[in-house]
Amino acid sequence: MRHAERILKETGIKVTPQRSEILEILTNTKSHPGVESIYLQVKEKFPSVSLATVYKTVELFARTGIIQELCVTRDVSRYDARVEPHPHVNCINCGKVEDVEGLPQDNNIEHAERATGYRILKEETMYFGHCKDCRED
Amino acid sequence: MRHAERILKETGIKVTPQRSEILEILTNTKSHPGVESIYLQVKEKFPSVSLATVYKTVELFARTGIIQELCVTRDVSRYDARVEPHPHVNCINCGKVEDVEGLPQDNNIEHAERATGYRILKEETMYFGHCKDCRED
DNA sequence: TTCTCTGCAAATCGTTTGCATATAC
DNA sequence: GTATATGCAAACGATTTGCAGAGAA
Repeated sequence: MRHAERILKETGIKVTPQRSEILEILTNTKSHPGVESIYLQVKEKFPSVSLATVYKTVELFARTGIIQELCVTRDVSRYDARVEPHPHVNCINCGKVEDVEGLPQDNNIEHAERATGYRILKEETMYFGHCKDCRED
Repeated sequence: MRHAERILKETGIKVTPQRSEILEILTNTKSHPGVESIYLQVKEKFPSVSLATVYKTVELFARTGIIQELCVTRDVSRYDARVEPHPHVNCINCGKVEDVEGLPQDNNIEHAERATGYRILKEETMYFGHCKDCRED
């Protein structure tokens, strides 16, 4: 049984081939793909898959916490199967999203809770700039 | 001359009543409003203002750096006239966005640049949780 | 068998665009 | 006077929804 399938079972989500495939794709990439990109990849194995299914699936996965949704720009959401908190970088030229390795998300949640009165559940840090390929210096 | 008008002149942006009003609104609020909310407020003084003008204006302001765009959820962008880096909290129940006071944005830009090879221009940290009114504990 | 998921197409909604008119400088 | 901004309506594109048929348990 595939890794993804086991996670779905453990989470109590009904297993379907499309769901396994989507989770498998997200688990095996570091590219933080958006829905369109996931859709195109699923399509290679399941040519009749619909965009709506991909939308419903990533929404379900994000809601149950097995993936996280990253809000990068207003036009597209990106998804990440690495759910432990970690910062990201986004290239404002080519749109790429990558993990920042070796930089623990600074844990200021308690401080932020005290300062705001919120009950805080998660933190997300995004760095914006130009990637190696898009830098001009 | 109003505060907003002076900033527009200094930035080299042509001054119009709508632009002054929009910048004035953003300068005088801590609510990090979205376009729809700004539009409704401008409409009180300029009933014939159009949504398109508000969109064009906040895009211009963000591009020239006199305001910043916050990516909170996939559905709406929010705008902030406080442009120096500072973290935000978002209530995942009511959607409110607030500043986190007294918590300097931890400056890991150099580290992130080294770890990723990016030339980083800005950093944004968002905490997600439930605000005072939406907490249930 | 029963309940849920999938795929399709249409609907939605935030945002953008083209263009004629009005306005800032 | 000239270049640019406004307001309108139509276009766009990502996402959501409703529903009939298919598939998982």
